[in-house]
Amino acid sequence: MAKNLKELSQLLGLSQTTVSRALNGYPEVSEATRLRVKAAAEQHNYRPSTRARSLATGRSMTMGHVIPISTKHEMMNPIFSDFIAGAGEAYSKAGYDMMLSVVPDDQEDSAYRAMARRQSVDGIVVHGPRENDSRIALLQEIGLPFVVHGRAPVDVNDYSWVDVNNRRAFARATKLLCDLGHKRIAMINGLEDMDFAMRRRQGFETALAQHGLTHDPELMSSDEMTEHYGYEAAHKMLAHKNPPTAFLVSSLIPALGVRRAVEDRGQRLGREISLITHDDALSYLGNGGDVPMFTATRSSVRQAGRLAGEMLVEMIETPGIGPKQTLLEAQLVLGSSTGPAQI
Amino acid sequence: MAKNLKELSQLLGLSQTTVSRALNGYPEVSEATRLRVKAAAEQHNYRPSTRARSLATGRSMTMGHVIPISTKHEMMNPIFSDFIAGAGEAYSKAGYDMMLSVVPDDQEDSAYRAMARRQSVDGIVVHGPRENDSRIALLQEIGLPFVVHGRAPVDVNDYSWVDVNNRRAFARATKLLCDLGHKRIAMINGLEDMDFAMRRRQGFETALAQHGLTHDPELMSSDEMTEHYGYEAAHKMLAHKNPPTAFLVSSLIPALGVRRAVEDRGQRLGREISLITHDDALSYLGNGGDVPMFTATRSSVRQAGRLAGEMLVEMIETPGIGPKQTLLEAQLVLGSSTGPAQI
DNA sequence: TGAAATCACCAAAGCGCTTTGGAAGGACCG
DNA sequence: CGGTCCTTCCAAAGCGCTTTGGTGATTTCA
Repeated sequence: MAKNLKELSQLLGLSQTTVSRALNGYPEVSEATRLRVKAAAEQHNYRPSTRARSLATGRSMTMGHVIPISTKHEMMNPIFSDFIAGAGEAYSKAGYDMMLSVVPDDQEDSAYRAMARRQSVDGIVVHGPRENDSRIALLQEIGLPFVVHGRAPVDVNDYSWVDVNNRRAFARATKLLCDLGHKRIAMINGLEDMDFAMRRRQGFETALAQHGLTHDPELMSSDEMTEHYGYEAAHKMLAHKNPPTAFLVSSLIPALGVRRAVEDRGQRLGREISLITHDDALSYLGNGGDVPMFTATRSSVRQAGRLAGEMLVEMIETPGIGPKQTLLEAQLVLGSSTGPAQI
Repeated sequence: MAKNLKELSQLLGLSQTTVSRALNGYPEVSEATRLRVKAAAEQHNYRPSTRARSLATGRSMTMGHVIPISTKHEMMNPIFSDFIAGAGEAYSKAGYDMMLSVVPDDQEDSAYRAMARRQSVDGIVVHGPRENDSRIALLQEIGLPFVVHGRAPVDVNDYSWVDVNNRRAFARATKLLCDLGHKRIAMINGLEDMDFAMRRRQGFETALAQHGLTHDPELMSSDEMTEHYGYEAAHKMLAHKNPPTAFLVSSLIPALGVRRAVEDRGQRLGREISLITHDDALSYLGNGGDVPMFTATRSSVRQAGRLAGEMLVEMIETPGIGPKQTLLEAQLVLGSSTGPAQI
């Protein structure tokens, strides 16, 4: 049990320099001593102290994630755990740790500032960009490498991001519903100041327009994406004098609520009512099987996490590299929740 | 923009010692200079480097969470995000950071070892204890403070934990079903090498026995708690020659699957079939409303996270304190998924 | 064979903070 | 008035690592 470099080097009768170099793979050490050192380190279960190392190198080998928690509903975004799993994978492969801050969404700015000033992280992942998001400008000003999961609407080439082509995905989904003969299509969206929700709405509306349809504000709803919200919104719309025959939903969780509302009325998905939802392919909420329960635009958020993590590592380890962008295309997978419109 | 203590102290014409002491509230500084120092620190936006500080103090002011990811299904436990939210709250209140490791569940041991040796955390939270969990002994041996979310079956007073009284909760739920006249009760449980699943099963079986019933192995199922699993398991059981009239489910997510299976057969919860589920009160999956969708044993996992976080902080900051335990009682809340057994 | 190049190692500085062990100066006291 | 005791500050050591700038010893080459 050698506690530190000093002890280990004394044990070996070598200097700290040599031991450190041997362990870190520098060439100024003979192969014989390198082997000897490595064996001793192994045997005495020596692990260098991360904090001493990072103080010496100036790098913390840690990536930061600031998780905003909605002050409105105290809600955690459920996609977050899968995203983290993906990013964590990328980090551990590259030898980085992951630091989390759970912060009320009105205090995010100061959380980033603190992380940067205290030098506790080498890079940051930004979650849930909003319509006019000050965080991106802030991070650019601070000069800390970062990757955004999603995009903000402006200056999209000035920073790095990983995003799904939400516009295209929802346009395709809308087109499918139109092709099936649906004319009254409702949209159950996320909070509309979120960038992804805006883009989905745009995709929805342009596709409607291309089919000569206009959207009815009464069939458009947006809120935080809980099961309960899906239920309530659908319930209200279905009770409408001129109810929708199809739903476009922003996440599997409210889609389950919509499903419940539909069945409460004695109707069935894929028959009287059609539904397409976005599916983040969360591990615990699989929309799988031979014929999935929901027709869905599917894009794995875990893979997005992995890509974002890898991108951040690359940005940090390749100096002078410019911002990078990755746009993922969602699959449109057919399930049993869609069918021809019934007149 | 003073980058470090040295610069700041030069700016003030004081020694680093004095500035450090002023900032950290030591008494050897006059109130006048303390104010002057604090103002200057504020003005120059000075933040001490965490890594330098922790190297000097020997404390990292960071708590570690090792999140096991199922190698079997690549699944993240969905309760994890809410738990983290609660723990994170406790940490930031006490000035701690949170470090996450997402690790395949067959490599957890080495993850703990590494965290401890590299001195990157002051304490650890253990998630998802299993029947014969080696991690507890390991952490006791290492001597790193830790709190378990849940318990392992043995030596329960030798370490700290926060847990729900799963046995009691499921016994109460079973009793309710029996009182409603149900005699064929199925259990859709989590993986049975998880401690919580074992306890729930025990509660179920003893309550059955108290009502003169024995459990039928065909009505007992256990796996990772996905929606799909709930659907499949219920589907199979309902097709049984002697099907159950009630389900006891270990989580809201598979309960949604059970619900789907029931409705696929044209039956309805609360009528032909009754269901009671455990409800972790996840923020995005609320089982709320005036009359909840499901009758449930409810216990907020977020609160458990907060309590575990607070407990860990206390263990670290109060030297010589012994292990602590908190046992939470679940509420049994009535929803619309239960009704009298139909003959 | 002597100078240059290469090899294999080491001493010591430094990363930015905390903390120990004083020291100067004024107040207090007999 | 000399000694003691606070008060208020400081110089310097140390946390455990990396890295700079060497130094002898050996090999290479003209």
